[in-house]
Amino acid sequence: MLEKNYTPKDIEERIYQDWEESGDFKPDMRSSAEAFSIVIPPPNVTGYLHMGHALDETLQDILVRYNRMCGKKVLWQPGTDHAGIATQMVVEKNLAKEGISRHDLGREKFIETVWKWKAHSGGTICKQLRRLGASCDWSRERFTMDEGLSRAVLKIFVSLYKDGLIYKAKKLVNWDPKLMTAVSDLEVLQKETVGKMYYYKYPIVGEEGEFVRIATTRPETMFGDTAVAISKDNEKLKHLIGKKCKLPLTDRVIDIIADDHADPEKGTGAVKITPAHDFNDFEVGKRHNLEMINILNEDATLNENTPFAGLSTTEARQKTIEALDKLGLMEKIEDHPMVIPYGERSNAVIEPLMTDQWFVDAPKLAVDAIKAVENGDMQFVPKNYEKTYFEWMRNIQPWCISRQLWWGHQMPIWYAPDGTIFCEETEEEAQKAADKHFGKKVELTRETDVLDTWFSSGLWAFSTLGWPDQTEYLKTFYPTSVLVTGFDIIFFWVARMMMMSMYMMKKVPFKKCYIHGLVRDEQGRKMSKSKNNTVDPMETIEKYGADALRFFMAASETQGRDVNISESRIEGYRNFATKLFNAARFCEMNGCVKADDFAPEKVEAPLNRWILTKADAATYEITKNLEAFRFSDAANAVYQFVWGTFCDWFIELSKPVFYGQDEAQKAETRATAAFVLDRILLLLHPFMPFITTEIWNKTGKRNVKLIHAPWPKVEGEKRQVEAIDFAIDLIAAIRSLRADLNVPASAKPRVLLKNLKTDYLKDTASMIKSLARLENIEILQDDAAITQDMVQGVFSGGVFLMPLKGIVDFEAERERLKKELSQIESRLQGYAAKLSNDNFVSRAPQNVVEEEKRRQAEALEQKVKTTEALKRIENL
RNA sequence: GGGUGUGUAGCUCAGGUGGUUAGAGCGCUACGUUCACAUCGUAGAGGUCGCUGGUUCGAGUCCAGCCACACCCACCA
Repeated sequence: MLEKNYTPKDIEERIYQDWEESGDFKPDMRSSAEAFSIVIPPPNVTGYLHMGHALDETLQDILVRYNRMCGKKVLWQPGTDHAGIATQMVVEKNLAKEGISRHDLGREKFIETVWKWKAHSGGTICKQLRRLGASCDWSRERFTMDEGLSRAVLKIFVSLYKDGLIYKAKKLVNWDPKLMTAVSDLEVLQKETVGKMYYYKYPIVGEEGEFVRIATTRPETMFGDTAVAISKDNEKLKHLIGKKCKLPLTDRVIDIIADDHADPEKGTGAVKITPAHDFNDFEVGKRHNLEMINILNEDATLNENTPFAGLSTTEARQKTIEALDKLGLMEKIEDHPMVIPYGERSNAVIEPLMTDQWFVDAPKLAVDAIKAVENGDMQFVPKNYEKTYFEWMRNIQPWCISRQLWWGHQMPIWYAPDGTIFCEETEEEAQKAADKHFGKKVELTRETDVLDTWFSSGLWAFSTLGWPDQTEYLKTFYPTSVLVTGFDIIFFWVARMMMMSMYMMKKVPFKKCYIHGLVRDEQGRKMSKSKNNTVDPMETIEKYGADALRFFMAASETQGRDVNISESRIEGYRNFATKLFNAARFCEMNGCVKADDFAPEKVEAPLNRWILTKADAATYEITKNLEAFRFSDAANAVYQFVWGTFCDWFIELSKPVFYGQDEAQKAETRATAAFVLDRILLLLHPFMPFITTEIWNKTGKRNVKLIHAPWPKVEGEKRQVEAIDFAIDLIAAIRSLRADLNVPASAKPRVLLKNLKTDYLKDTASMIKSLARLENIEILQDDAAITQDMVQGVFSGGVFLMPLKGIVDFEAERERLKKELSQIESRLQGYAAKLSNDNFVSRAPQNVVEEEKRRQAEALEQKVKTTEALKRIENL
């Protein structure tokens, strides 16, 4: 028995618990069925569910549940990410509240504290995923820092190192002075600002009064200048090439060199070269073998290579300008639009800094990763994202993987006292290798850097399945079937997974990659805490239920586009759930219980045959769209079938049957209703798993749980459905006419059908009478019976007449008919224009022409009828 | 500078291969206490499909140009 009211919260929590406790999310490993697998994009272990997750996980759960019902062996592999920088920052912030820094604690104690924090807050997001209904196999939950995954990290690191694909280099890297670590290119955000361009000059050595003029946005870096560059094509300035200039405020003299990096059109045409603090200058420096002078400390204050040691860059900039001005070398300062790099996590200004770092040879790894997409082993959905992927992969730079953090996978690198590097999976092995190398016992020290978080996430598709062990799960579920993620993560994660997997497994990590957009606010703006326009999915679920939120996500997901969150739409889908719930109650109250021996093909009543046909059409539509990842089309098809077809028409049309006397027909209709309701529960389950399960469990005995029930296969049989479509069209036409003429709801007029070409009325008269609120409906036997007060309406099956004397205002009816006539007239003009066009008639396909002629004939007929009707009531 | 998208009803958006009178939800208007549901029902109003050309018998759909807007990548001394 269903409850009187639909209360999502009670239903959803209870049902999820049952699924998880019963092991319903676990694949049946004994089955020989085809495998289907998804690895979850691991959320930050200490994070909270946001709408982006809600979208991502909903889509995955729909695919997982659909494929599970299709009988496949399904694994949805869950887990979380240690999120190096993000997590370390949170913990450091907490410590700061107590006035402690991580350095006070020391590395070991600090890491202990992070683990404690993880234990404390780490379960939240997984609980939230459960609340959403995600049917992951939680018994297999993994964490990027757990023992197994760490082993995978070590193994692949050593392998890459020994293959020469990981190397150490002193290079200019993006340095985050707040976090005091290197970060990758992807972790740097370029922000537009209006800065200043400073113009000043360096005196030429040996030529009194001669200068080379410089333009720069960062005058304080001049202490790191080791040359000035001018293009050899710069007619105005090329005479300076080869000369030397004095670097003011220092005792250094630097060369003026020829380099095409200096664009004659830009700035002054002469560029100060600071190889240790600018990526372009670094390249110039390499070309000309320039000295690289580092002028910054790790916290971005100036160092002792400058006169302003200890000052911040902004303070030093001011001092530098003042000092240059005093020397009479400043020329001017102009406003200048520019882009400044910021750390995506710390929001600190990123400084290019010369440091020792570790790199992955991404350009080499990209080769196979590109090939796998080119040859279709991995397909993006929608396809156009492969362009983004190729674009990036073909221009990929070495990937800086070392981070000067404490929270993360410490690199398996050991140094001998003389600096020789040993890379092994364990300290013992490294020691052994070192001892062998030196022929004696040496003391090793371990590299303190940890790996970029995305290094371990890059292994996620196979490390979670047990690799490096050749587990049953790895064999069964790798490569995974599809990865579902946002476009913002293609470079960070999708590309890295492709590279790591192709390198280690020689197979793609997933056969398809479904890319969705961002979740935005109702007006399409990006959600952010500062704009205060974020919507908390947990609050939404609390208010409307997880089913409503899920359905919203599915219905809004059109390939490639962003999703705008809309409370009114979510509310609408909650209403949809309520509607279904009440429809189920209607069935229940009318004794519609599932009959095991029900055979759809033996059904006789036109209404029942009709709804079965519609159910098959909907099944086909939904299945087709799910297979093609067309989530919104699938969701809309099920919505339309449930509300627009089953509730609005089938249930309404079944009422005269249930309230009537024909017991045989009642029995058949009950069985049909139960069958179709079951079909609805099956089709809707991937989208709304909770309410469908609740109804499934409480309406009749079942020999299978809904979550494992077989997805309906559509048979080809075409049933006769025209009689019901005829009735629906007629009912709608009568209702429309009644509304136009203000026929009171209580009035029960008669209806006469004219020129009826079919005998559909025999089966449908009682339902038409009931739904159109008529006293009677019959076929007009003789035109002589037409009275003046008969108002005429048209519908697809012909013409009907309704005597309305004393009920309506005939002036309104005359107006209506005139309007209708003019509409018919304009349609006729359209048809005539087309059909009199020789080009159309001769070139358009025959069936299109025929169809046009048919419509013309139909409209002509309507014109005649309508004119007659108007004439008839002319004087009333 | 390179790339990718978007512009359709008051709002948010659907409209795989060109072909009925361009759709949905919300909102709006009128009516409705029919015993599944007012978290509902019935009916309705509302659109020069960004602009201009082109291809075609036929263009929201294909092509070109333009105008807006969004995002991504690179760079700007």
